[in-house]
Amino acid sequence: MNPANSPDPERKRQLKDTALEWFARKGYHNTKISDIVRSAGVSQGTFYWYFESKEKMTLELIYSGRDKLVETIHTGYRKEPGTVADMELSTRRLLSELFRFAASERHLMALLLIKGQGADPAVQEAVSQTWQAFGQAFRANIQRASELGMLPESSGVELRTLLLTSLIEGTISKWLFGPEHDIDYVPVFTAEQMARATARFEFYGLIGEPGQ
Amino acid sequence: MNPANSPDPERKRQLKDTALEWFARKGYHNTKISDIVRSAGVSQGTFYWYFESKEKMTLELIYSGRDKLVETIHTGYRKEPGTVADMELSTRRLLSELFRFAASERHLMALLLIKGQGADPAVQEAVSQTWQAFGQAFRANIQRASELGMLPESSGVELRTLLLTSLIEGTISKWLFGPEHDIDYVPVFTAEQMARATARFEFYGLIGEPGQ
DNA sequence: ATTAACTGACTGACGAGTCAATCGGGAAGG
DNA sequence: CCTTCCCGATTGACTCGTCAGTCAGTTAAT
Repeated sequence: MNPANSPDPERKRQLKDTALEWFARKGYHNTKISDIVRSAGVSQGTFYWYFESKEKMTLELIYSGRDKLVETIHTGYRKEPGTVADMELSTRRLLSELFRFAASERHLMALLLIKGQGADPAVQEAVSQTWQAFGQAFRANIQRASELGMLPESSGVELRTLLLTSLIEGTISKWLFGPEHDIDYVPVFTAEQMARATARFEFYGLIGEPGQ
Repeated sequence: MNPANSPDPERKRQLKDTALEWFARKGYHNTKISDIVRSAGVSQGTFYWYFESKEKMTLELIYSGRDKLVETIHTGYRKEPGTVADMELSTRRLLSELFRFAASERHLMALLLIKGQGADPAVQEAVSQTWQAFGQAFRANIQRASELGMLPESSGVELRTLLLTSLIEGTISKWLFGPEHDIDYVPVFTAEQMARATARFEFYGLIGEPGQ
């Protein structure tokens, strides 16, 4: 019945994509295997031919998502000591990369940011690990800037990292999904607008820098 | 068996408190009624004498929590037009209030910030509503400051509110529960330290204001 | 005697995971 | 070219544990 005799990994990808959408929409526990396979147009047995269990499949989903996320951050990174303005520009580039990635993977982001909690312990753990990896990347950046004497001494690296990652995670979440975490919410700002505003806020706060 | 003949609402409160702790620890779906009643030292039937269902009880929990949260914000509010420095001070007071409230209600905050997602739709909805009410309060503040011409025009009220509430929600979450959402995490900063650092970041960003 | 408060064994639904049976296409053999 | 066999892929009805919710009965205070 298949026009091209579909080999194998295509089906697997399809099941994963379908599952990710259901998870993003309904959450992990509220998504049944029967939902996934019905959407994908296969039988329940097929799911278990491709995956050992619901949990294992979800872990695959999260691990590959984490890798893509971390890779995006590292891609967006350019170390340029320079001035504060340089740092802001550099950060804006990174954030732009990040926001665009998030928009292109909104189901993944929904799972990681919102719906991953309340799942099985192993899944929760994987989600936590992902955000730790995320925080790591930003801590390194702040550490460097701090050592170069570009930031005042008023608060430590830990505290700054906490503030910064809070800002970024929350911003992605609210930008993509709106105040009520609606998966069908349509963002009102572009990734570039968000990157610019967020970088500006990160460095200068609500007041903004005097010039410009 | 009870030393003082407990009337009624004491037991109810006890069940709610026990449930809240379980929810904060394990999440909604991973907490069984049997867990709650075992911890509380009563039988399963008793639970259903006090509450109509697991979901209804959780809604009670969240609604009363939302009310307390919103009340805390309004208590902390003092409208003082004045200068930017006045605004920062005012914000610091509000945040101080808020952080102290969060610390005193960490189980509630865990449910609202982390574990509430992935629960039944009605529970999710209640959690969302809570954060909308939260955002509302801050939007009003920014609106006022904006109209008084205290903030530059660089970004709109919506965007600023998004950035600010992201910062605050995330900060509370990471401060109370650490990077991996550990309910037993012990905060390393005091509420006052957090309020000061957060208010400072809110107004001046990572760079900090020139003076001080 | 009445009733609020409580008990705990039971039920019924639900949903993850299983498994014996089937399908289809390609290689082997005649 | 047809038949046979094999095996990866697929099916869906079934099992089986789990857990929210029930209920007939007990306790103790007024």
